[in-house]
Amino acid sequence: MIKTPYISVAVTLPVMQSYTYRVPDQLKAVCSPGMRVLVPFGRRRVTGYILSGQESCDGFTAKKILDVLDDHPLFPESQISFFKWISNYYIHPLGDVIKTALPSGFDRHDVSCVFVTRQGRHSLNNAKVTPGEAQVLESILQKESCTLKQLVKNSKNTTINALIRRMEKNDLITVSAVLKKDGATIKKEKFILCGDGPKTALRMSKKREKLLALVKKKQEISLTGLKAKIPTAPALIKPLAEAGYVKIIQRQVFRDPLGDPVEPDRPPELTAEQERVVRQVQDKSGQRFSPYLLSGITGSGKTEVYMRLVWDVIEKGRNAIVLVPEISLISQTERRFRARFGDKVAVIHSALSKGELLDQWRKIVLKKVKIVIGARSAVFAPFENIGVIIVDEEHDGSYKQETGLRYNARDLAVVRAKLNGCPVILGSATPSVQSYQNVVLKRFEELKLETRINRHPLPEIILVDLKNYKDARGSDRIITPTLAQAIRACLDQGKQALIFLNRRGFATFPVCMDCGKSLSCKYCDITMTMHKGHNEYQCHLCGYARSVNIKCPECGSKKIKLLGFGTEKVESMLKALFPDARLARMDQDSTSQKGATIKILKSIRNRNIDIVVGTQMLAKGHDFPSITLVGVICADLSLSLPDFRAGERTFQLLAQVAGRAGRGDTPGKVIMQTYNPEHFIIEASRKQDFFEFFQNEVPYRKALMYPPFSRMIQLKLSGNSAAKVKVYAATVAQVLKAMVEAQENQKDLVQVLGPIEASIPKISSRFRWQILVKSPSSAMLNQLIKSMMDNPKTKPKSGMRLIVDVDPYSLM
DNA sequence: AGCACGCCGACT
DNA sequence: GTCGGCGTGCTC
Repeated sequence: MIKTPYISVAVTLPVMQSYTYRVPDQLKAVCSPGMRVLVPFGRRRVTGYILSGQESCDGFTAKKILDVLDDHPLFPESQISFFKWISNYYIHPLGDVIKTALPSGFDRHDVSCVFVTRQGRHSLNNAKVTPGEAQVLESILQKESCTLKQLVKNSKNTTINALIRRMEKNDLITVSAVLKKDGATIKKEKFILCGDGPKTALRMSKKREKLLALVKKKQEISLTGLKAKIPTAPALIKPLAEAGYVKIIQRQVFRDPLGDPVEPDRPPELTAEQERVVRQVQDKSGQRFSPYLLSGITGSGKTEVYMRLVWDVIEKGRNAIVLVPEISLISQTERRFRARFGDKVAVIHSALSKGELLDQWRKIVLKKVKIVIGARSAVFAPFENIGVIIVDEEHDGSYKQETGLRYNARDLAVVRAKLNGCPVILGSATPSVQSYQNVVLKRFEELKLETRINRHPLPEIILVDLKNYKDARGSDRIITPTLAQAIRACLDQGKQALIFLNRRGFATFPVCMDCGKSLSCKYCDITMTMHKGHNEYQCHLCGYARSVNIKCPECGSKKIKLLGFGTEKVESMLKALFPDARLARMDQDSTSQKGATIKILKSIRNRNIDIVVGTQMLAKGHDFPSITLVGVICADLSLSLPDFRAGERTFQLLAQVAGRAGRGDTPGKVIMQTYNPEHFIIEASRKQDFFEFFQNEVPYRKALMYPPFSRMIQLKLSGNSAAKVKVYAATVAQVLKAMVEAQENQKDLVQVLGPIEASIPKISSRFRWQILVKSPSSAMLNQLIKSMMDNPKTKPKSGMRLIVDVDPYSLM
């Protein structure tokens, strides 16, 4: 309900301000903050979100809104301040922030579409058009609707714009604005009920009788449910309905993303330690903002603590948000929450279809659930009255979104808790350096879980120095005798082994024997990877593929040597070494088909697999009780990346992988092969000692003024001309440096580094440069970048792109 | 984003 | 001479 004559609206366009519109009296009653409106903007119509009512429109003649697109707000009014905070902090248009937060499919805007006129059709049929015109007409007719953008993009004609204009003038085509809505709508399904009795008698076939009996038994059944029993039901139902035997009604259904049903469970008795942690939060926080870092070793029962806190919160009539990392499957944590809380839980997740996502969202807005569990976007869940926010595995990189609005859900969870006045719990066995530093600085309170619930010892971790096998023959260089023996022993005991290598494919470094050049992608600056399964070389960045039979593009030689190895190669080596073992591989290649992941995971759990080889998707979040051996083929792959967090990520990954061993009753064993056994990261991983890692990492971060000892904003500049991007990057950097110089108070507090060429200088035919801005003051950084973007010199022109990444996770 | 307005090069 | 390219600015 709006009482004022005007409203403030955030439009879904890349503009930083919001705009004022007039609301006609008859629409005031149906308008509320959080609803979408269709508004005229320039000469088009776009979606906007109502932010608030407004008394006046100083200085402008406000346009009238065209329509209200919702009958219920999509998010509570209280969430708008959160959106505004995000917009300001990440320097991102408010309308787009809201659009990112909402499930996709809510946006509507005008799109220019091209149509063939009657005369155009006639001229085409009678060959009265030029070949160029014919091509345009045909490509429009090919599709149901053709947008102007598509047409221009798909055409190879360089003067396509002129041609279109001419054709429009000659009345062969028309271009007009069509209001486009994308994606999902509320799902309504047909339900079949018993009819009021037949008006006309129909002859009863066997099938008809069976159908009627079913409907009668169930009273009410969905058409899909019916179809499962009687495949021809849709055809059968129509005459029956017309004759009055049954009734068909439409009703909204909530699509259920949770394929597997979960057995309900009962809360177990908490251990004394868990009890203490739960108390600690309950006693202190109440309705106040209070951030915690829960550091608990694997198997110490973090999830049970979360569930107890959530239970407590919903008892009090408040809501809870639980964030889990984005992984290939519905995670263990998610299943356990559903087992405990049943239909009080909504799930938000990238694996959901657009429609399923929309339904989950509506469940939250309509207050049908109390708990949301999901990946990073769940931090936007439209709850009011939040009682607790939990971030599980808070160190996980997947909380950072790397496209569009580049937010970090873990950081936003803390912000949201602050705005809502509630506790926030970040949990991890291997906390991020940042979060732990917050404990050191007493910004976060630390909660500790130090004993494993089942008292199983941590796995024994053995390092194998790969330098000793440099000259070894055959597979010994990759699967060292120590590892091979351990696998053999594991198989002989009838246990399972997990072999981890964070690189997929067969050969990762194909080199021409004659000219010495490596085979690289046409569009990106990386070498291609050979995939035996597909019989081709692939580029892992842009997807470009070439046949294995190609000749060297540099010299035409046919002799290409396959150096470097990935999971596919390791799999084939294991096959040769252990012909009796049942093998599976889990990486992007083997799981790309729908349902493949579940199939592999199930066969591991059912022990139909003896050895599983995989990338990090295997390392995260899964619980395989009968895996007793974990082999890490090369522990330092991610260590040498040019990125200040490379060490942190490696430590976390190795700790995670090692944690897969010995989750059942038999103690686990981990063999880690490495070229740097003496490196502190590897050493800390071996001891599973977070604190040792942290102590060693901190001085290095401090010395180089990397987070958490500074804040950073990274500017990513790209374009399709190498020379132009270079010049553009230099210009932007120069503007920044000049601004810092000019501001007395910034001189010593802000550092502008670069521009430098990105570590991968070209991806998908775009040349990449970057600038890094560091400062201890986040506010100062934010201000600097904002005023830089006000300078017309830094506006990206033809073909250039400028991306602002606040708190970048990876600098590559 | 997308559209109008305004300024320069290659064609009827 | 103009048509149509692209850079610039604005949209309540």
